[in-house]
Amino acid sequence: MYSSDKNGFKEAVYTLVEAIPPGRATSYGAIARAIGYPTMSRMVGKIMSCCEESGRDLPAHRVVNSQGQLSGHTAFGDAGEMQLLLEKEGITVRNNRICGWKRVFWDPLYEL
DNA sequence: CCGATGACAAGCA
DNA sequence: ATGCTTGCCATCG
Repeated sequence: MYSSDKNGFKEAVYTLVEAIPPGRATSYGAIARAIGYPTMSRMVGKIMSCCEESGRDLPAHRVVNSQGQLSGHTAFGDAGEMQLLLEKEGITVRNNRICGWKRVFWDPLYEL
C-alpha cells in the first residue's frame, strides 16, 4: 500500500525530526530541503499532523515554519501547548514565536 | 473528475 | 515590512 516514494519521504522526515536535539528547532522547508525535496514543505506539515499516528515519538513541537513561528496550534491545540513544550525544552517563545530563532535554528544540512 | 483546503516557502509589488 | 500570487502533493466532498 502507498507508493514506496512517499513512504521513504515520510521515513526521512521522521528520522530528521527525531534527530532534532533538545533546545533546538527547525523549519519545514529545511527538513524538506535536507531530504532533497525543497518544495515539499507542505507535505512535511501533513506528515507531522500524522506523526503521533505513525507510532513514533516525534518532537513535532520542535518543527516550526521558516519564520520560527509556531504553526502547529491547530494540531496541538490553540491553547499554546506547543509553546509550553518548547519553553520546557529550553527554547524561549514569545507570542507564539521563537525568540532568537536564528540562535535555536537547527539546520540538518549544516549540523547533521 | 473537479474544486477546495492544508502544521509552508519563495518571489514580487 | 506587508500583502498577494504561485508551486507542490495529498486528502476530502
